[in-house]
Amino acid sequence: MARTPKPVHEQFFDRDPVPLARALVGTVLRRRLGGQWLAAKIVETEAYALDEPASHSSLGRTPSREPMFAPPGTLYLYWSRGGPSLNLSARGSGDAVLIKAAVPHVDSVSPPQALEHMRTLLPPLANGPRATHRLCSGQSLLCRALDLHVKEWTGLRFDPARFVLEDLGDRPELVQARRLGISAVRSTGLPWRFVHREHVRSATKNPLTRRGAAQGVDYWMLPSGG
DNA sequence: CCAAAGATGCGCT
DNA sequence: GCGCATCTTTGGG
Repeated sequence: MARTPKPVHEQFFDRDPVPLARALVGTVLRRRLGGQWLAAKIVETEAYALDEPASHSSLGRTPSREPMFAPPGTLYLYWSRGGPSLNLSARGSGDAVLIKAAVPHVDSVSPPQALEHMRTLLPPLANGPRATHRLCSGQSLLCRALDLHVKEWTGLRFDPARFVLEDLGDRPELVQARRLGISAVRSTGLPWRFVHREHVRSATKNPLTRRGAAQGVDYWMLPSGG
């Protein structure tokens, strides 16, 4: 008998963006679709704050960015470079966490069939089937694998009936690094990216194996539990 | 118009 | 497994 997902308490989201980004790594997103619970464990996040040029909120308060200013735990989805991205608003108005990568999660609630459903939601690759550990290894891949669309979801909150965040007790060691994909003029160089140590190969880019990457310079190890 | 918090295929190591 | 070119789609200037 499959149990029902147990969502985190609302208060989980009431943290500053960096602590929230750290706390989210290791938690599980579940999305009810077609009678099954699709599931993905978050393995990579990035924090963004209102007062730094890298954040969308710093570009101004427009209708599409309004969810970044909404109460903690509000979903902010945007479209960029041909794909959607999922963020959660944090404690400070204009602060948020970008969910950058995840790995499919299988258990009694989300059986292997749900994982295969996720695979079908992604466009086929030229060379053979998509590796399971790369099913959600990017912010747009994750949205597609969970069938999250910008227009339908942005501005909403988690919903116990169809989209939940669950804490299954994973308290991983984290790799901290600089955020990715930010243009030079808007970059602050802040190391506000957090990757699950055991799932670095499922991150957007592996922070440990980049050419010349050095501990204490390009990345930092954060012990389990913070 | 076009930069943007991206993804893929391909050539190389 | 990495770097780079190429393709992506759209909100907002």
